[in-house]
Amino acid sequence: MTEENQTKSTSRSLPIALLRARETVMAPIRDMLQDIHLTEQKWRILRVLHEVGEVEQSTISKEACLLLPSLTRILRTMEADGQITRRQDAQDKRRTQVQITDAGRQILEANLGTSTAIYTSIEDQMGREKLDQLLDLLEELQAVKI
Amino acid sequence: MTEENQTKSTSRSLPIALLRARETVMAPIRDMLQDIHLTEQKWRILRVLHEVGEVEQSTISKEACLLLPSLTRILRTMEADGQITRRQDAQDKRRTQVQITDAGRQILEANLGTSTAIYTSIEDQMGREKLDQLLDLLEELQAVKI
DNA sequence: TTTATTTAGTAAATATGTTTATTAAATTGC
DNA sequence: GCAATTTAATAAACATATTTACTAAATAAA
Repeated sequence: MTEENQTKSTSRSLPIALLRARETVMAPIRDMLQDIHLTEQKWRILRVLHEVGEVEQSTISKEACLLLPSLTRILRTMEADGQITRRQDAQDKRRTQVQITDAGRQILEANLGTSTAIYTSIEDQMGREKLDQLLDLLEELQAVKI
Repeated sequence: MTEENQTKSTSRSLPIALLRARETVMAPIRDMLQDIHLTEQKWRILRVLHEVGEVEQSTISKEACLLLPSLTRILRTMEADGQITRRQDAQDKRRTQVQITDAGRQILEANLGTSTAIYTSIEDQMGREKLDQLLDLLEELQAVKI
């Protein structure tokens, strides 16, 4: 016992556990996204835009967990690809309002089924209660002030 | 109700919830790491090496959730900075055995206290039971086959 | 007002992420 | 024993992440 490692095992390290769990869930979703030539980040952006409607970039940044500099570049290509539109806010000219296009919505809706199926598969294996419990705990963790 | 959005709210999307929760936990750790000029990835590598001793790169890749090509580059700079050593495996010459150095261990040990304090702060706010429950659920999720 | 500060977004530089291809060594099948 | 396959690691190319710096617009302070 004298040589015992005093560090918390990485499997009980919260950041690493969150990362590993996410890798498990994302692996099949990444497969799906690769088929439709969409990155994980662009998928998150489409989902957020679909959910909240027209919003400024800072809001997307918070909701999709992307820093603004990354978002600037990604939105530039998404606009060129016709998945989103951008317009300057009339009231506050610093702001840029972003909206999903019909084409963007089509991509999203064409693939939500696959996304749901993956979730259902996880639900089948872990059980709905545990999964709900996990989501509750994650929401609670997000709200913690450190 | 006719215009209701049928998509699962992103706050109940498992991948996004995992990402947001991780951002919450990582924010203060990133502050700590910035002070010691260490990236999040290098910190994970040091923790894994400290935990498992001398290992080959593929193992680090799995444990620290880093793809091998990223790992190759990161270990190159960590070796140059004297935080790790690498040597070819005598039995299997394809393998590279990696080990943490005393300097690497010092960096780790000098900062584990801060890392622990952050964890304790989360524990205080969420409660130990809930946090243990969360870690259990995350471990279970990692084991799911999709 | 005029200045100082804050906020939204972009630019640039460097590090890492991700995919595909490649090399070298080990293993398998025959 | 040898060809085919698999495995460990690296290389290269491009996308994203992260930090710092910057611009322009809005707001606060004086």
